[in-house]
Amino acid sequence: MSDKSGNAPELEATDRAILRELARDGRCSFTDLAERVGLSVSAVHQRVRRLEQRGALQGYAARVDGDQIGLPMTAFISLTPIDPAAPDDYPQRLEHLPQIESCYSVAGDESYILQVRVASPLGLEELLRQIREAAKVSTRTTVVLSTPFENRPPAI
Amino acid sequence: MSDKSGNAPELEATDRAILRELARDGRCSFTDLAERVGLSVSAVHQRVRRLEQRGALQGYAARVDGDQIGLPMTAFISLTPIDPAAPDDYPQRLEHLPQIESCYSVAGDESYILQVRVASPLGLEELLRQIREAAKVSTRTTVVLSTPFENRPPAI
DNA sequence: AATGCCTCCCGAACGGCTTTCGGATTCGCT
DNA sequence: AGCGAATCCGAAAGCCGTTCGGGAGGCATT
Repeated sequence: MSDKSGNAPELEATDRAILRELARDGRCSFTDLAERVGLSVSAVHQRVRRLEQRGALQGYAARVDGDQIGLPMTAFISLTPIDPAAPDDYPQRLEHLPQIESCYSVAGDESYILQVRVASPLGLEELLRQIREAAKVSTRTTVVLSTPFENRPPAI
Repeated sequence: MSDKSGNAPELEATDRAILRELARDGRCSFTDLAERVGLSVSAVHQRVRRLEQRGALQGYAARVDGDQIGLPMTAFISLTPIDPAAPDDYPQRLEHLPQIESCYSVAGDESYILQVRVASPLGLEELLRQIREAAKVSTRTTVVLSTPFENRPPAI
């Protein structure tokens, strides 16, 4: 155990370098990866496997252009429970809606913020109806006009 | 040209299947991919290359656990320009800050919404200072308490 | 109807890559 | 000193990525 804090599972420099590279290029080959972090291929392979089963590497995804798959519209939807005494199971009530990409529980006036992706204003209207019905919440929607940049790799 | 609308570049069913699989598993091998979409390896390879240079496939990224890389805190920051007459170059003024993962231009009271990732409340405070200084904006911050789900693959 | 062009598909082949294994090294602990 | 755990490396086997040539189908022109 090299963890000083005893709470947050810290990571070593080499592991961080691996995560940095894979966050930038998720399809990077093990051979390239090994070269970039200065290790043998088999050592890198072993570390990646460990990072995966440790949960530090949660998966790999292609970034696809929303416009080209017919989902050009993005919005943020803030949720406020109608019945403050209702049990807080909103994520479970909403996860079946595939238009909802992300769900965050937040501090502030509202309880949750959803990030959604739809085909059109009509699609957004229909989604709002489904959200209100499924979760018994009132909603406040902020429509995204453009996305200067998105999902940049974190500075590891 | 199979595009009926003449504006939005629509995609074919096979290409959509490829994008769906790669959005779910960005490191999927071409062999597996070919099997899943019912094509030969070389045909899939050709289509993926075309999707990449067409911009439908914008890249590949590993999803990493923010907690384990020392960035356990997420927040949304809404921006309002201080000088309404100032030129709108906020994204360029902010892109050098690596803590900012995403930047959205939005409709509504505020002009932009940023999604950021920091190590601690002190890190957030310092980032807010940098944002206000770099972009001459006032900020409103919503701290994320937990993330029930995030960045789910879209329903293609 | 035939020709040529374009697009898309496939199979083969080569080189590179992934994955696993055994063994060497280091480090910490008894 | 001796032992165990962790980590590294190199080698080997098989699988995979990448490219190439060629064939099938659609479409327009002749």
